[in-house]
Amino acid sequence: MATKPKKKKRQEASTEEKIKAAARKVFMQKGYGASRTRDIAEAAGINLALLNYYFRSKEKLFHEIMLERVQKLFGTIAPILMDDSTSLEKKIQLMAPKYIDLLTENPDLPMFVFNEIRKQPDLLNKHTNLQQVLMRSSFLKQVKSKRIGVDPAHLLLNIMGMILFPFIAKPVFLSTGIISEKNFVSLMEQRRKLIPKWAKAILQTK
Amino acid sequence: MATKPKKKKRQEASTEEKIKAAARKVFMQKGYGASRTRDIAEAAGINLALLNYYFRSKEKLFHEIMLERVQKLFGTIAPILMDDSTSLEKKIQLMAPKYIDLLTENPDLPMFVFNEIRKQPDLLNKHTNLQQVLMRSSFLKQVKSKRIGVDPAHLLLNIMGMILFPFIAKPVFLSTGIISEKNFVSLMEQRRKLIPKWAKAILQTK
DNA sequence: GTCTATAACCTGATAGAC
DNA sequence: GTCTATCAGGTTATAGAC
Repeated sequence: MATKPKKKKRQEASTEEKIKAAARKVFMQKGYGASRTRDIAEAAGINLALLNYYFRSKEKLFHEIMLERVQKLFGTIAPILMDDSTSLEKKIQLMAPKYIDLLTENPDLPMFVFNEIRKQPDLLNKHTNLQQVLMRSSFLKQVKSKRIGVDPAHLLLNIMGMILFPFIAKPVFLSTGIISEKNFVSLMEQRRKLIPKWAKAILQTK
Repeated sequence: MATKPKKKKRQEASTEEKIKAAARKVFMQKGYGASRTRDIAEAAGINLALLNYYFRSKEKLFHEIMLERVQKLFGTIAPILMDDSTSLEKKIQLMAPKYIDLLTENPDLPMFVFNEIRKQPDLLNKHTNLQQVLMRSSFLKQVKSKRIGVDPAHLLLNIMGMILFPFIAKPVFLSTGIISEKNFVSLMEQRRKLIPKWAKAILQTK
C-alpha cells in the first residue's frame, strides 16, 4: 500500500496534475483498453516511469480519471436533483441549461462514461455511491409521484435523452454533414429553453 | 490484391462466417483498439493464422464488421425514411416500433457505432453512402418543410434521442439499479406506441 | 522526482508443414 | 483450409543511476 507522493510545488500545474490531464484526454479519446500509457506520458511531457511512480499502474490511473469523470457527469446536477424545495418543473428548468453548459465544454463526456460502464458494469458500484444518491433524490420521488398514465421512468429517459443524446450523436451528425459544428452550438443554445417546454408537453400527453 | 477465399461447404456456418460472428461479438464488446485478434480467433474456435488467411488483417476484418453494423443500424429504417408516399407522422409511427425491435435484439449497436465513428470520424464516408441517403430522404425534406418555430433538426434529435437513448443509457440504468432488465423490456414495449404520441406533442409545442 | 535501460510479456502478421 | 512455430515490434511495469 504505497503512500501517495507529495507535490513539491503548489504554484503551477503539478506533475501529478499534468499526468491526470493527459490521461483524461487520452482515456476519453480512446477508452481504457485502447489507450497506451506511453501516449499519456508523452502527452503529459514526462517519462513513462514517472507515470508509474505517481499512479502505480495504468488501471489505478484510469480509476482515478473514471471516478472524476462520473462525478463530473452526474455530480454537477446532483444538487438540483436533491433539492426538496423545488418543483419537478423547476428542476427540469434548471437541469437543461446546467447540463448543456457542462456538455458544451465536455462534449464526449457522456459517450465516454456510458461506454466504459457498459464494458465494465461494476465500475460505478465500486467507486461511487451514485446509486444511493439517485435513488433517494427528490427528483426521482417527484417523477414517481406524478400521476401520469405511464411509468415515470419514461420521463427520466426522455429528459435525459433530449439533453444527452445530441452530444452522443454529434460525431455522427457532423460526419454525415446533417449539421455543422456552428449549427450544433446554436441548436444547443436553443435547447436550453426548449427542452423544459417539451418535457412539459410530454408530461401532459394523454 | 488477394482474391477472397471460397467457401468449401454451404450447408452450415462457414469458417468465414464463424470468424465474422466472433469478430462482431468481440469488436462490439471492446471496440477496435482494445480487441485482440487472438480473442476473436479463440471465440471463433479457429487459429489466429486462419483469421489472417481469410481477412488479411485486423483492420480489414473490422471494416467489414463496421460496414455491416452501420448498415444494420441505419439501413433498417432507411426504406421508411425514403418513402415519398407516407406522411411525416406515419414515418414516425413506423420508425419507433421498427427501431425498438431492432435494438431490443441488438442493444449495444448504437453505442458501438456511435463510439467508433467518434474515434474515427471518416469511417462513414469511406465505406458508406449514408450521407447521400439521409440528406436526400423524404423524411428530412418533410422535417425541414414543417413550418414550426424552431429548427427542424430539433425534431430529428428528439425522435432519435427518445428511441436510441434508452439503449445507450441502459448499462448505466441497470448498474445503478434505477431499472431492472425485466422492467427495461416492458418500458421499451410501451415506447413503441408512446414515442409517436410524444413526437406529435413536441411538434405542436409553441 | 525524474530519468535511462531493460525485463517480461503481449500483439499482429507470416512462413511453411500438412 | 488449417495448423504450429516464430518474427518483429509494441506494451506495462520496474530497477537503478542521478
